[in-house]
Order: sequence, then C-alpha cells, then structure tokens
Amino acid sequence: MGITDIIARFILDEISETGGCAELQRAELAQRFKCVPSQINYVISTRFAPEHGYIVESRRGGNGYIRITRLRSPAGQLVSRMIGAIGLELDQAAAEAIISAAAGAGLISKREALLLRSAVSPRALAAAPREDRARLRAGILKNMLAASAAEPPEG
Amino acid sequence: MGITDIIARFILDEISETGGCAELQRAELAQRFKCVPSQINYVISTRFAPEHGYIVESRRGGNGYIRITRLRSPAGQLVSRMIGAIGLELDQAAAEAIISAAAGAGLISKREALLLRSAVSPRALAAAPREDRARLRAGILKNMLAASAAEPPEG
DNA sequence: CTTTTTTTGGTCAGAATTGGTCAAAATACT
DNA sequence: AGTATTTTGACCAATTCTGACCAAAAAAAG
Repeated sequence: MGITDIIARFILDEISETGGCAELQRAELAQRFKCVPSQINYVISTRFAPEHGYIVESRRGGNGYIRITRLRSPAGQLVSRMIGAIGLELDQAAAEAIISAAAGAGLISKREALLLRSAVSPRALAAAPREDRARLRAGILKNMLAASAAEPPEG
Repeated sequence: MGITDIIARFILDEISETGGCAELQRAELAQRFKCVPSQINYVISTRFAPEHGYIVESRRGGNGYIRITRLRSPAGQLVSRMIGAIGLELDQAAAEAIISAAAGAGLISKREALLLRSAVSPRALAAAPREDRARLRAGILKNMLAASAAEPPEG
C-alpha cells in the first residue's frame, strides 16, 4: 500500500474518532509520514473531494489548519442531488467518486456499490463505441441511483 | 506447452494458495516469465474472464495491481454458469428472464434485481446506437452478475 | 497602525510508476 | 493451405510522488 492510501486511512480514522470532522496540520502530517507537504493536498483532492461527500476548509498562517468534514443528509435528497450532478456525460473517475460517495453515505451497501461499479466498468461498456461510453455511463448510473432510491435498503 | 499456459498455471496456483484471490503485478510477472507485459493481459482475457468464473480488477499507476478472484461458492458456480449462458448478445426479454431467475435463486436481493434491471433498461442504454445495445446488455449483465458473486450477500 | 517577518497552506507541472489496447507477426491446429 | 491461437511491440492512459514557486494569515517589529 502506498503512502497516499496510508495517509487517507489515517484521515479516515481521524474523522471517525472525532465523529465526522478531522482537523489536520499539513506540515505535521507530512512530517509524520515522511513525505512532501503537497502530498497531503494530493490525498485530499483525490480521496476527500466534495464529490466524495466531504467538505474541506483550510486556513493559512499561524495556527493554520485543514478541516475535513463528512457530510450527510437525508437519503432521497442526496440521491437527487447526485443524479442532478451527473450531466450528460460521465467519465470513469467521476463515476467512481459518485459510487463511493453513495456507499459512504449509506445510500447503497458495499455489495451494491460493487454492482454499480461493474455496470459502468470499461469491460461492461466495451461493446459500445468509445465516443458513446461517457454518455452511457451517465445514463446507466442515473438509472441505477434512481432505482436505489425507489426501494428502501434491505427490502 | 506455451507460455500462456505456464502463466495461467502459475496464476491458478497463486489463487489456490491465497484461498481464492491472487494479487499480481503485471510487470513483475512479465519479467519472471520473460515475456512482454501485454502477454499477461492476453492470459487473463483468455483464461480468467468472468465466463470462466473469475473477476478481475486492476489499477494503474504507483502501487498498481491486477487482482483475480475465483468464484467458488455454490452460488458463485451458479452465477458463473449463468454468465456462461449469456452469449455475446442479449435482448431485453432474455435479460429480464435471467435477472428474475437470479433473484428467484436467491443470488441477488429484490433490491439488487432492481439495480440490474435499471442498468440494462432502454432508458439507461439510450445513448448507445441501436445495433450495440444487445451486446451492451450482455456485457453489463455479465459483469454485474460476476460482481454479485464476488462478495457474499449482506456483506 | 503600518510594515515586515514568520508561519502556515495552495498550485502546478513534470517525473516516475504502474496497467491497457490494438493490430501485426509468428506459431499451432485441422 | 487455411484458420485459430499465441506472441510481440509500439503507443496509450491512469495514478502517485516530488519540488519549485505562490498566497494568505498571524505575529512581531517599528
């Protein structure tokens, strides 16, 4: 496991322990994990972006900080916001972000997340012309998310 | 025996030793067997496709990997046979039949069946040219079924 | 109160590290 | 000989890691 995943794990733990909000210091983290400070920005932008269901605030200068908050809101509202956020096209990275956010928010189970992932995977869409895949991904994911909201979990 | 079979044998051993899930590095394997890296892709696509009862995940970049998981539970076997039964194309009625059969056999929950249905619904596939839809349906359904066997229900 | 210094975090581009695709060439099979 | 499978290599794509340079906020100095 690379340093990115180790740091992400650490932050995740921090968020859990504090009940949803971690307050970090970039330089301190970088020193603890023996990496350059910008690595922390990389971890945050790839693992804790708003598409993943987090909000990140920060402040520079003395006593600066990076605060990462996990956000949660009523399921139906969240799903419709997610569907709204999907445009006409969706690349694979964006699809992954949405799926893991949905799983993180408890809208779908881990197993269901696997299903959604496999439905929009390159292998599944191989039969379509390249130029159609992003639109297909968008259509498929929207429909699946809508279906997931139609029936309550564990139904 | 060609290099393909040797590599396949090796991977098979690896899967057995680890109890069902091998995690490989493409470049390392290629070096070990003195072949080009793309040979590994060939082995995987011809010997470890979902129709053969495996699921393959991978990641590029630093700390990349190729993970091959064998479906071996009774349910996994059934799923694997279903996947084998799906050809290159699948019309909507056949897809519906397979989904309800899977639900009837308890391989997937009612809610999961909804997800599969919505993934291969005409609305979801609207972005693809008509002539590609049957192949897409087949590909999507195969991949989702394989994923459903990867993780035990209620996991 | 304004200026300067110090202390934080941010951006971005490039290098490094992985795996993927595709089609041509080589080989095996019938 | 003709067809199917295997092997190879050139080119592509995604992810991670690093460092040089930038920007903001607080603290210290004047």
